[in-house]
Amino acid sequence: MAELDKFDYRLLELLQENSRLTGGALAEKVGLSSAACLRRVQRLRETGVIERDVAVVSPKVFGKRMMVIVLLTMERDRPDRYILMRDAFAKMPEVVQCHHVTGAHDFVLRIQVSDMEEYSAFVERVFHEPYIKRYESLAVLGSLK
Amino acid sequence: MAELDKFDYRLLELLQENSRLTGGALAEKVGLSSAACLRRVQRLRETGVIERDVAVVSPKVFGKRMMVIVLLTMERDRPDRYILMRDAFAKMPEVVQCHHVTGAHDFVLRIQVSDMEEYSAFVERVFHEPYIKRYESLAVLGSLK
DNA sequence: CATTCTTTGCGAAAATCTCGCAAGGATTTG
DNA sequence: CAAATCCTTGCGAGATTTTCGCAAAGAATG
Repeated sequence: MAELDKFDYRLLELLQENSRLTGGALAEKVGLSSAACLRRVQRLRETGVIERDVAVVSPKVFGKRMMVIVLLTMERDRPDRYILMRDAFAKMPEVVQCHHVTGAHDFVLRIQVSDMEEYSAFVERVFHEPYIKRYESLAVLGSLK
Repeated sequence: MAELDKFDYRLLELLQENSRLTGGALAEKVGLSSAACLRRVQRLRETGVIERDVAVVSPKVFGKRMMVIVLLTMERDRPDRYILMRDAFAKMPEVVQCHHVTGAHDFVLRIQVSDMEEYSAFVERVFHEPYIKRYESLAVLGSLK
């Protein structure tokens, strides 16, 4: 994609907040015509600047009321495990986010479950493996964004 | 909101993946008419089951290529600081996520910046405060989801 | 089994998006 | 510096999508 100008940035900013804004609403806020806005947004999507559009569903409704952040440390002797782990995490519905990080830990996971029982079972199933050296669970009390 | 049935769950599932599916496309996938699907989706939005719709913008294109996870520990003598901190974080564009957690740390932040220089400046500005006892920065090498 | 409440599909009307076109700027080229 | 080229704009028509009223089909209630 070519360069993005200030109009594009403004559009991205707005759509990141609310992707359902209509061409008219965008036009009003950025100072272009509706058609121009929509054309630009279309282009942003085609070129991959906007990767996708998603609905944010309240976790409560889904019954997943408990969130835990896990700091995971693996044994250092098997670096190939990293990719396997990553792929395994990708498939687990409880894992809503997975970051491979530098430093004392290897992964930071964000886990979403119904209750402590479910979390407990998850830990048992996933973390009690020989190549996992240590894991630290941080229960989330509240979140922003 | 009343109870959600299997149609609602299916719709949520689909819209979480792609919120731009049209009524017709939804209809085809869930086996209801276009109007029925749209009515249900409308209701899911009104009742807050769908909290919002957002465009996912490629961080690279946005020039925010660096992601850092920060484990933050505050001094224990001022619990009221928590709320202030939280609100402060909410306003910072670098902070894309903020979780208040139990355990040794108080907050887990996800920070998105352009480069090390910007991160460095952010740390200087935000974390070098007397009520912040310790912070640990984990640079993100790669992520899922 | 009648009543009431809810949800459906249909179809018309409203809103929104897409696209071709001519015009206005910006950039390049000679 | 002007001509040529390229890019983006606003407009407006046409296509697509969403909203909404309505009658009917299902469920739930008593």
